[in-house]
Amino acid sequence: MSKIVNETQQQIRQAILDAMGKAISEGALPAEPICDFKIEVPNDTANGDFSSNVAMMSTKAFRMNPRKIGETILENINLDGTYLERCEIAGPGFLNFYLSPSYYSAILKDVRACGKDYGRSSYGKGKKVNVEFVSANPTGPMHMGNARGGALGDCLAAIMDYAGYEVSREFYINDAGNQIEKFGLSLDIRYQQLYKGEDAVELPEDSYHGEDIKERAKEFAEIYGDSYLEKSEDERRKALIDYALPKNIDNMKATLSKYRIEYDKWFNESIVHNNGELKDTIELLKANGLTYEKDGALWYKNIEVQTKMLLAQGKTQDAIDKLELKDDVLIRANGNPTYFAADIAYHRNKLEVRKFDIAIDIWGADHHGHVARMKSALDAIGVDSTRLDVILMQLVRLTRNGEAVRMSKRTGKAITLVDLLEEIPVDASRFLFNMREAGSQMDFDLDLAVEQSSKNPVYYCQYAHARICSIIKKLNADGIQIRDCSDEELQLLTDETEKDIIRHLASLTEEIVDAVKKYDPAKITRYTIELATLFHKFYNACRVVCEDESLMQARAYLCICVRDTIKNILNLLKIEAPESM
RNA sequence: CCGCCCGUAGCACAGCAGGAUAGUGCAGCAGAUUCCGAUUCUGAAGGUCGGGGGUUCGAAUCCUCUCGGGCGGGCCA
Repeated sequence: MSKIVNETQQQIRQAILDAMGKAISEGALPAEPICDFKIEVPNDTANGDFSSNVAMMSTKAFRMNPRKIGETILENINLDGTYLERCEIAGPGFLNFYLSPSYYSAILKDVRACGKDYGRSSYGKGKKVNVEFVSANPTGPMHMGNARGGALGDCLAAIMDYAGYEVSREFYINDAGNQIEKFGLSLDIRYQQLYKGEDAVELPEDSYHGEDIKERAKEFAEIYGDSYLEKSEDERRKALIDYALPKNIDNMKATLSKYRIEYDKWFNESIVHNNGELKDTIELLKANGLTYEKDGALWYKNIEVQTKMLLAQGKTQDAIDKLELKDDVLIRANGNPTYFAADIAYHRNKLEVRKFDIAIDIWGADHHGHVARMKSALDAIGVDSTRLDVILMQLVRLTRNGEAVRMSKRTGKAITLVDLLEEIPVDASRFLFNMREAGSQMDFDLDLAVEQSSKNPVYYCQYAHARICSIIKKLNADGIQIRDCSDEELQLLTDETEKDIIRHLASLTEEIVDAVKKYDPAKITRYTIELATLFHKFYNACRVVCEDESLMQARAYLCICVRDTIKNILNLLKIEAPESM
């Protein structure tokens, strides 16, 4: 919370407590313990700048009606020396507090004093957090879900950094296991088809049918010719994978970089396969007696562990039975570990080996079935599963000309992230994909998204910024020296539109913390739109250039606060804040 | 069948550790520029918060049942 806002809330709380204490000692209120109460910002400023529900909360303890309690507090309250001007009682018994002019000037001074750091806080207390997002399969191109996940993850990481966490962005590369074999097989067949014709060798239904596979095979053929047709299948597939996989990964890096996403760490799944951590993890499960063998495979006792967790959460055995929990395979009958096994080892690596305090994964909602068993497995190896938070993101549905566009990696006809970035400016993509909370389904209208018009909220925000820059330029051009302002001068900003802006500026820090708590960067894009709206309203209601020199300076001061805040937030989200457009 | 997510104005969405008259944008209607950027602003209109029950001073918000949409329940990832 901003320093000033925090101070103000504490002043209110203290004033209420003092008033109640006084009333109790004078016998106006019964000598009962004072119960917990809230201080919040009402939706409608007609109900004050801050309000408290203390009177309603106290009805039971005091056995008095809330209105009477409120009046008693009001009679005893003293607001001298605070940022509050007055207090009123309203409705069922709300105590509504009104800010004094000193509050408004203090907020503006604080915005300027903090500069680029305005909005930062130490809420996260320097905790190490790992945000893993996108983590697309390197076997094919990235799709629109990755576009949303990328914008969401990167911006979440950014606001967490702002809220005082030590953030690391991570991409998990699935470079091992089944899908890599399938990748090799698909490449192999495309390669053979180049020489033998499409009908000679058939591509199985469940392999990768994308155009990119054909391309990689073709590129490979351009380098090595048909020489690998002679070689063994294993050797040929390995060579194809060794060529195509790094190429795909490089492409992903380049594309994400264009999307302004830079990872701190690209983590290869193969690492835990090769460095013994996967084996250690399985040994740990074995040692804890949570595995068994069946049908030649090694199984994890998910039912047992998860039942224990659910019972601890207060679920009944009946309810748990209805879930029809299942055990999961760790090592297949063919000796290969499953994705699940590797994933346990990977999360153990994040939380135990690399000692992150919190791991956040952003997954498509279609993976939600994986969450419970992942957490159960972490508990099973002695890692507190509450340190893992999974954000399930509803998949994006594309529409074009009002019709849904299918996005399947298999058909090879999906609109890729590369396509998207060619069509839509990065600023707009990053902003638009952060307009909705992760959990809500999202229709992405390609026609509208491609449209570079004022309908696009990002332009609306950027325009507000450019407009302010233009005003400042105009003042300078007129030979007006913008200077610092005294508190008294800033207190000339009494228009409702001016006060609205200042109150909104005051809420930034809390807004960011709230967005972090809810893992919802969309709150910040909405905050920015609101700030731009409030500025445009002010612009239409008040003129910066005016007769009163002090008022003009105060308004210029306000403009600079808004300009800098918009720029800070946009830059935080890695979106440009142009000075003209 | 079981589970998770979603259902708020014509459309897209906020609001959800209970609070005051349910908000914002777009579309549509009526207006505003001799003046700092009209990519802007002002106003009116638009609602059984999917539906029924419950909890209480108070429910869009919590519980329960129900209806509709999305997704999942692989020795796939």
